[in-house]
Amino acid sequence: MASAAQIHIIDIPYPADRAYSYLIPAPLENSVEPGVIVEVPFGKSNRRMTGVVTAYPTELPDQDCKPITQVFGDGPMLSQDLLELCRFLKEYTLCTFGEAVRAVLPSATMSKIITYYRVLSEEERTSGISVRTALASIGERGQRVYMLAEKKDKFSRQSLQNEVDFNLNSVFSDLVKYNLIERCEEVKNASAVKYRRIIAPSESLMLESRLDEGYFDSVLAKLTGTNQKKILEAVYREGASVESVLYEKLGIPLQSGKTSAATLEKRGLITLEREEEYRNHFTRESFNTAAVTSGKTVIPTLSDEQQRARDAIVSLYESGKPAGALLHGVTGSGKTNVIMAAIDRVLEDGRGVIMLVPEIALTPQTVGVFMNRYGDSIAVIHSALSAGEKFDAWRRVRDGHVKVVIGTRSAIFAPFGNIGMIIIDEEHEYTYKSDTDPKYHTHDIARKRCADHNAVMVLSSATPSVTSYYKAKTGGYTLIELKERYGNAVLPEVKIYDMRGETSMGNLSPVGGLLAMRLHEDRDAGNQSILFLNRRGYNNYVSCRKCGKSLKCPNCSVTLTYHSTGRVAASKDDETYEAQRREKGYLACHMCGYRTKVPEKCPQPDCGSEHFLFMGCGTQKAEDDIADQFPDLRVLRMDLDTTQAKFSHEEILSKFRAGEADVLLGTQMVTKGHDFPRVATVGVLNADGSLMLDDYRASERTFAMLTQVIGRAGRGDIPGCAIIQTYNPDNEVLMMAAKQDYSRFYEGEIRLRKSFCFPPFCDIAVITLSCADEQYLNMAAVRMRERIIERTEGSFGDVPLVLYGPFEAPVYRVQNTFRMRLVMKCRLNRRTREMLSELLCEFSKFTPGSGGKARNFSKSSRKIIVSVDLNPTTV
DNA sequence: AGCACGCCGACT
DNA sequence: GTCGGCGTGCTC
Repeated sequence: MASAAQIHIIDIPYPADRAYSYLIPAPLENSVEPGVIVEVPFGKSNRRMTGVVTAYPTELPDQDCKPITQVFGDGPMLSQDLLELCRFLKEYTLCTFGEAVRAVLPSATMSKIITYYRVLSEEERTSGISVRTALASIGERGQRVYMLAEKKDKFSRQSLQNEVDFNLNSVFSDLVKYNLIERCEEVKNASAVKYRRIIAPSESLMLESRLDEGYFDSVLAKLTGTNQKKILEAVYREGASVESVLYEKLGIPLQSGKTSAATLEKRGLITLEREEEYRNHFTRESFNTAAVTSGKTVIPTLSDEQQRARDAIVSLYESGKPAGALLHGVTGSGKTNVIMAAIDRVLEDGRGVIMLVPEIALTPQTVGVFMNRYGDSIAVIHSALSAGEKFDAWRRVRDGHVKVVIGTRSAIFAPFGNIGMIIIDEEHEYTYKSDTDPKYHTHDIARKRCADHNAVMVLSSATPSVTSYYKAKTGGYTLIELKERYGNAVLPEVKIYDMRGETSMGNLSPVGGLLAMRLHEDRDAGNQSILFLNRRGYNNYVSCRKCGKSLKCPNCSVTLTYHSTGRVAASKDDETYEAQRREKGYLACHMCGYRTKVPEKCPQPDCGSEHFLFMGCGTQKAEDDIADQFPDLRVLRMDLDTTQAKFSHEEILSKFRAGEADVLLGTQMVTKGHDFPRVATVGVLNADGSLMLDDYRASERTFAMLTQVIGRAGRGDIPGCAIIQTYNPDNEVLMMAAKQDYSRFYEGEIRLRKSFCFPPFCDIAVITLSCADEQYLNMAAVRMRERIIERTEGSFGDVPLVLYGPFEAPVYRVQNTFRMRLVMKCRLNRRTREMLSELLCEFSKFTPGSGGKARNFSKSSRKIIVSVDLNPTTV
């Protein structure tokens, strides 16, 4: 009697995403279990699809079931624990089960099925009728499509659809029916596990030769082959080694080596063992930073305050129950040391640790310090690894070779069997929120995993998010504070510098008088400075001198940024300046990547002026201006444009660390977690940028950012100084950041959040609809509002919410797609999610017919894409 | 999503 | 009358 399994299918639209029952044919019974990846036939035409077994065995349903056709891979890819996590992700973020699986598993663990079509040749065709007759019976459109298809080797339905202006649906089924083309499905297998062989002297050989000194030589003398002698001698003297490496060293071709080794093995002189090979995981050599190479494995002693913090975390851990802690410590208070001391305790029990950092490339020394301390038992997981590297790191964790995983947000899914602690470092960073489906918050996943594993979650930050701090204050987490800087370091002196004076005196340089003075003092004293400017490119906008309109991206509703490709020398002469820029630069859209030359004429229909103003200052321009103003300072620039190449972060940072520059100028990247002992002054060139954002979290972000930058100064023995340049010197957030007064900032902020009802006092759900057709989008958005209201007045009367919108998204048009938004203030619980889920299903089949026939919408532009983002972090 | 089914208008 | 286009609905 055959048994059944519950299977979730990958790559299925949201409304169809549920468990399907499949039969298990007897030969596959032993290889099917929950977590296994399988191939199943699906839909009326039995397309081959990839699925995940979520329950097995289960009862046979009444209806007819199709059988599983194949089991992929070797054993389950998802443990029960990770399967449960996928269910959680689906419910929590309103994604499909398959999207959750893709987030949890490295891509290399899943076999893909690629569907394509191809034209059948006369010989391959099985139907009796000839091509000619078949073509004659399928009509003119079918013939046209056949001609197009004939020119191609393989093709997708979509690619042909794009070449003709009529619907291919019926034409395609005819072509298949008449056996003119066929649908092919190719299984692209998951990466095979690589093996290597370890060659070692046999125990008996070693034993005998220990008993009898001449034994080895006599054995060697009996061997005939020179290769055999070479191999045995090397193995005897040097012990075990990787087979292929050994042969290379001895200059023996792989095949003859293997033959010789086989003989040696038969005689019982050596052993050959198969071992899984892991692609170059991070090692001290490959992660070649100053932090690693200079660091000895010295475990720093903890100060009294740090020791108390460590003990507090450890006692939570030792309680054996799930718990959360917020480690709030000023910059430079040695949070990492406290965390590592706590990790040591967890490792004593042999349990796994996940240490999350906001961005691997920016925190090399954290990785370095961990590597020095934990050596080979760590794995580094982040998005810049190749598919193979990710897969291998994942397997090392699953197979128990790793005790500590350090990585970015996706590392939260590390397949540990037993987690003891999860640390989220710099917990306020927005990178912990995923911005693609599933749009999860790393904190929520960490909480869930800690609950499942009886583990402790530690959030760490100098500037905790208001929500996390509120939870700590109200008892959700244990609050642990570090108030002193570690060692000799003291918090830098902070000055707010009013830039209004500079501008009125005609100084257009991005560096004001006070900062200019400090830069030179630092250089003369052999110290260094960091300058922070939160805008890349050269000029952030270019406007017409006549009509005043700025140049916009043709695909998006944002202004274009001017980037220079060569040095633009300062010149008082506007004409020369403008000519230089035309020649040495281009305009770029930071939303879609569109690039163009500066146009000859203003594109406004009734303008056409040939002259433009280049306004606003980005890092590129600041670099040029500083070079003009201070030719004697050596400046390094670090922003998205100078760090495109792999490891270029590393290069810039180590150059600066080695003292090859006086000033490090850059965007966000210069603010995060670096420890440069020689930096005395930190300058914020324009603190106003982020204050203007129209978002309830703007103050929080500004405060965190300024605190981070300020914290870069005075980390060694030199007293530090931070200068914040602004046009709003009276701004409260700036002043509190200058005083490094987190608790006052928090008190003010939480009061505001409460009175205006923002998180943590409510949840926010943002529903975004996007569509290429603007009018159709509008209609759908209005309908969405109606359907929400209908529900809250009817079946979801128990769901309290305040609905805003629809209104245009902050960037209304991106890549020629328009986007409308609705915002809900609500309580995110099961019922609210249920309602959102219903809306997603309803709108996934939203078509013009259901909205009214007032307008004929073009076919391709009709599709409405709905996405729901729960408590988003970015606008 | 992707595919088949089935209902309507334009044609022999 | 029939063909073929396009909307509708289901997927174990």
